[in-house]
Amino acid sequence: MKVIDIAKAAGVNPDTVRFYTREGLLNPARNPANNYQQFGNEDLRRLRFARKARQLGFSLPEIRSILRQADDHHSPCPLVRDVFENRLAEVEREIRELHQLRDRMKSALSAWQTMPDGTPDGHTICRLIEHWDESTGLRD
Amino acid sequence: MKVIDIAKAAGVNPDTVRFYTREGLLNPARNPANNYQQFGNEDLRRLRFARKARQLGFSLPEIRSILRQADDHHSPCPLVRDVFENRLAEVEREIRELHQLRDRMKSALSAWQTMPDGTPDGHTICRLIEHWDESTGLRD
DNA sequence: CCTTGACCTGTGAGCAACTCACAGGTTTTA
DNA sequence: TAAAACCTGTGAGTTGCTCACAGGTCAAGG
Repeated sequence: MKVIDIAKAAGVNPDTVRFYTREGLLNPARNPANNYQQFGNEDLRRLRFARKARQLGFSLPEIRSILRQADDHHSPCPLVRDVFENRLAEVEREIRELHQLRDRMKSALSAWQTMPDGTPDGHTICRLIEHWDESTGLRD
Repeated sequence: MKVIDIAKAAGVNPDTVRFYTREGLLNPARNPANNYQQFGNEDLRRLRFARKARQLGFSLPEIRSILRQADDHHSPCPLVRDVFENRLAEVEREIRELHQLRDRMKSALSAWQTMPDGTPDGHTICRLIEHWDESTGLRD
């Protein structure tokens, strides 16, 4: 498989494949004749794994160390579990924040919906934004 | 107010203030004596507005045009409402995705919790990740 | 046989929204 | 008066790609 083939197979941009290769997530063999990269099924598995781990919020360095550990025939489990648990906590925090956000946006929008479009006093929404976190203390 | 004062008042990094200034969100007066920036209460309001809008997911260019429109004595409302509604839809999509994500992470973790730490078959979690989206079709 | 187009290679830059570092000037404080 | 803390503008680093570029390679059509 060449770059474009593995990219298609995994549904990613060929440049992402090249990027992952230079980042050390993928280690394709080389065709000595033309120096082209040659990917096998193992590389495809790695690539798919990497993409799914990305969807879960793992960083590239994290994914790289997981893959490296697996390459060294170590179980990446303790490492993964650690990162995984941290990530889960983060996801839950994000969910909580987004929920608050949505609720406030919705109430702002419905307060606003009652007004005609080009209201002369057009600063209502801006005031809504300005006073945004006086009800709930959202901080980053 | 100097940079550090307004930064403290708004609870942000002074570099963020400088950054917003060069991005045209803030237009401080200048002290001709020493060329220092001088921020007033209006700047503080703008900065706070910008930060809250950022928390809501508005981009800097969006915030800039809202602020510009307000400066020109136009109601930024139609513009804001538009961006606002788009943003709300996006937030709701993010929430849905994060919910799915969390549920899958939790079930993976609990399936995993039953195993001892250094399980010889250490690839379980990796397999979980590999087969991640076969249950729910999550795609970016 | 040769040209065209699609691919390959590595490298460098651009995106967002900061954050930090640097070098030189100014003001405050001890 | 000297040191610490601030100011200035600018440039670079961050993350995870994505795109652009210049030159090399290869398969197919005329």
